[in-house]
Amino acid sequence: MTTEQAFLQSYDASAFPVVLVTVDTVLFTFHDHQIKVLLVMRAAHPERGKLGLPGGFLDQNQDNSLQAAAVRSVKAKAGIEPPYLEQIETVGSQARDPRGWSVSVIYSALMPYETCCTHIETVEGAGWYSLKELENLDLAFDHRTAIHKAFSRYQQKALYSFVPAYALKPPFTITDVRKVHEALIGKTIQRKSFIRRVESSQVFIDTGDVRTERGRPACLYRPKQGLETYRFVRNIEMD
Amino acid sequence: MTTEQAFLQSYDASAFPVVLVTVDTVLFTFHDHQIKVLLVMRAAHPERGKLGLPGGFLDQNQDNSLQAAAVRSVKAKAGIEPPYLEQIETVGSQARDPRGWSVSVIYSALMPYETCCTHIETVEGAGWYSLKELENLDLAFDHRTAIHKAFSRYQQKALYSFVPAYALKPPFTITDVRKVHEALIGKTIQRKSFIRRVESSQVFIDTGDVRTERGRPACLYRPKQGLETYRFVRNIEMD
DNA sequence: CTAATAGTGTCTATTAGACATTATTGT
DNA sequence: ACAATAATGTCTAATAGACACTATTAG
Repeated sequence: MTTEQAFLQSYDASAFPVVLVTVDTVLFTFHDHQIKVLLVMRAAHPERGKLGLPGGFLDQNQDNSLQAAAVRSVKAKAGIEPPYLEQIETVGSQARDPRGWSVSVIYSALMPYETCCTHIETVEGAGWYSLKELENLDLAFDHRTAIHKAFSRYQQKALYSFVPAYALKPPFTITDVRKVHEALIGKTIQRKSFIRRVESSQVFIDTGDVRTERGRPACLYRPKQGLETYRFVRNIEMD
Repeated sequence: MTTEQAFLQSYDASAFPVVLVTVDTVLFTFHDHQIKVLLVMRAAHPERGKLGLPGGFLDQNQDNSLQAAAVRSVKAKAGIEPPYLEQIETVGSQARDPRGWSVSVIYSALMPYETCCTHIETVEGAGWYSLKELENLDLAFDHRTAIHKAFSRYQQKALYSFVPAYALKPPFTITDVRKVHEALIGKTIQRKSFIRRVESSQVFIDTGDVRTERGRPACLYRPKQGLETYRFVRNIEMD
């Protein structure tokens, strides 16, 4: 029987087999009527030259948390600072990385295209790809699976929340938000129904400004605090 | 420029700082009108003597996946084989374990009390604790947080699915299922409304048998394949 | 004016909640 | 008969979807 202190002094973590811990991030945006995902060209082995998610190894010296690691690696690989992150899932197996038993924590976020398109252009091989284009691409590791998992998470959220509005740069119109929802769930939504949801939710503030493109000017809104926790009392129906 | 093969041959994973990877499981059941969680007494340092979640280190020799590690460690620590598992979240930081940077993948499941109560009794210090009891207990690491996270996940699921039925041993009555939902969301649900949900969902099979306790006999049901993916068209309302 | 898009009015079908009523058992 | 619980009948309020209608801009 040893004390906890004695136990910890004699504890040698390096005696354990190494598990590689990586953090990968699926960043989505909405541009050109489509949901797009951010991919970067892998500069180093393994899977060098393939497109993959921005991410990398956990750095014990720099990262105080998994989320911090995700933010750091996205910034390093794509020059972007994600506005928020949510965890999607963690995958791990002997087989998924040739370097050994590997665990990858997948994060995801939606972000406005405008706030990042210029940064992206400065990073070699980084870019936004629509999910359609993505089908014909050979992605690194199991990143395609991760993307699909993250996408279906947001697809679900589009049915019961206004979280998809995070893909837009405020201020935006109700139609803008509706278009993002439509792109996610793959069907059109009645304008009137959508407006009713916006009004009863009270998670958007009418800025008082309008934006005119073609036709009648549209009211501009900003998201309120609490948008991410709001849930529709009745979901959008998916037949 | 090296080839991928040459890169992998010279790659030494053990040169990286070790990250401790553990898998912890939050098992819930329904007994005595309450939701209860399975805790085990920690036999080794650190946090020795405290109650905590069944779990343990990933074992690269035994575990082919994270979920396999969860199943194995629950079996080892509590003598129970969980019927299924779903991932709740992954936590990781420098601070949460005194042995070093540690990552813990949290799994959770609901299971029938009947199929496990006898096994539990044979394991020293393992037992089911109601969430009420749990408030006054000192739990290991950040396990209390993990339990609350898993609980609120199932609380949400109780509002939009029949997943809580997994806490019951088939065959069960509609009232049994309703009681589990009520325990999770903390309010009573109209019997008629609940029965309507059951009927329209078509995820339960009427066995034709009945069970009599006090009063009119109740029809017995079994879950169908697909119960876990079914979603209510309209959620149970939480005021 | 017309085309285009934003926003409203309003009808209808659906359905959750509420609660009364009937059904079936044990004592 | 009575208590207890299961199951059904039915009314009502809320609301999503549908779609017609009005409003406001550009050209």
